[in-house]
Amino acid sequence: MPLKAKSVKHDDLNQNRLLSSLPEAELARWRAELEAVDMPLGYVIYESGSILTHVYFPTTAIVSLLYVMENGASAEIAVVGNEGLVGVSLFMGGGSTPSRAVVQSAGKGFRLAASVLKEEFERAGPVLHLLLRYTQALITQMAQTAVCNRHHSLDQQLCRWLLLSLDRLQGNQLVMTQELIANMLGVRREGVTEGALKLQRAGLISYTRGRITVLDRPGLEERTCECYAVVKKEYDRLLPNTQAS
Amino acid sequence: MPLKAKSVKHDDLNQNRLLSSLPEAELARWRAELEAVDMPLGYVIYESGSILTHVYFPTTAIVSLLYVMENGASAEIAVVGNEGLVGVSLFMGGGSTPSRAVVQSAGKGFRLAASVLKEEFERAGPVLHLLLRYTQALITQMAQTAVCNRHHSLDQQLCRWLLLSLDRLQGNQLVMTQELIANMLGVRREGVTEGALKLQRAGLISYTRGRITVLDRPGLEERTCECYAVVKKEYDRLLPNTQAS
DNA sequence: GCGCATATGTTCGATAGCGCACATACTTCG
DNA sequence: CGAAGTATGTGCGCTATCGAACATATGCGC
Repeated sequence: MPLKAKSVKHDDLNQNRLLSSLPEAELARWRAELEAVDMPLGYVIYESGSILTHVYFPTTAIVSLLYVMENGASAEIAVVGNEGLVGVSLFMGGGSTPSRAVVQSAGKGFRLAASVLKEEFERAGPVLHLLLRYTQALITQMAQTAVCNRHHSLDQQLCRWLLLSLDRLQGNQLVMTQELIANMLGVRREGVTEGALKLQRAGLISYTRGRITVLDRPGLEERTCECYAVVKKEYDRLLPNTQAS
Repeated sequence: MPLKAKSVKHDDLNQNRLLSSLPEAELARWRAELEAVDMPLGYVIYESGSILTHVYFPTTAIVSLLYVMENGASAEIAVVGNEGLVGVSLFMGGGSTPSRAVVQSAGKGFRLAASVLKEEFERAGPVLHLLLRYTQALITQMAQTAVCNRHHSLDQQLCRWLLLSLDRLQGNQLVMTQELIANMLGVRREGVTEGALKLQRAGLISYTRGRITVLDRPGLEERTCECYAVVKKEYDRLLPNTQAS
């Protein structure tokens, strides 16, 4: 197991918004079971088709759900940060999915064994409803990704991607090469370079070798397509305590 | 209300695979509540953001979930036929979604009032688990749509679309203009014309004015991308009684 | 503080799909 | 039967993105 389990510091749980919005009574049952984990860049949380053993609640990490095609090309389906959880198929019933979950931005999180989650789920209480609402938000993100892939320019999608990532990070800096961004978006690395150059020249971001700093967030929002706002709004609606930056 | 409610013929319920796979005990509670409805071509089951009052179980109809952009362009997110249900946001908790549900192929179905569904859902019994497994299959379809939109050619996507529709129909004929297909795929009508021409010349389909007959299904499967098989396989895995054609 | 691995920048031809304009063909209805 | 409406076919220039090849720059490790 490449992830180091640590003793759980009480306060850390609040760094994940799903955990922090659980009623105290429900959370109490989980406190002893939640395991703090490091989530290093590139770590594969689950592979296409593999049976999940845990769900992960990122706190400072960001995770990409992506599909890898037979020819090796890939495309991001959705991104999960401290607003959510990785592994919805565990409680949705399938236990696996055709996609892969990879840590896109290193950080920490918590994980919970499948059995504990399922047990809680069967109580059909507030936890079930919270997780399902989160899943609906995730569905919206996936749907909008499909739309965006169909209709919007690489430049717009790059802005959307930066904003979605930024919402899930503290600070305004992303540690991320253009090559990796290209993999996520399913485009050429050169395309990302060109897009990033335009944004840098416009003064919206600055970057050097795998380190992107967002200088003008409203500027990015102006350049992106409607997809970003649609997703953001739906997360806010479904998960009211989500006060994303 | 543009849909005609009719008395429910017992046997018809089995035409929807979700309904037909409910345990008899559970179904008994619904039998009096299920309302048979006509679902004419183009009928909008729900609009972006509108609060759902019913879920729909298509029997012979096919429904597209699509997102309509600010500029009027659209893209299909997923398709639902007699294997599933329209309106998962009702039990997922949001009560609405940013997408629209439109009848893509006229037919019939059943609907159930939101209150009845929610009540059943709260029992946390087999119905809940069945609906969630279906939702996971739907998620896979959406994710794969995103991937397909990113990476595959119009020709491949057309084949995928035809196959997905065919799986949800009896017979091998689709009543569907190329213009409508283009709206679903989010491409130009001319593009669909060219794709359809190639398929016709290859002897895989034949068509005249809004009536497409599939002549060589395996041929279509050869031409489509992996996305079709991924989705099909996942539906079969999650909904074992799905014996799609 | 040098060198190497890797990240980013630039160019060029190829191509899929777009937007538009318009030709043709089928079908329904008066 | 003839006209109108709608579905399908075709051509043309345009643009975004691709694929590949290569140039340059940066920063880490020894």
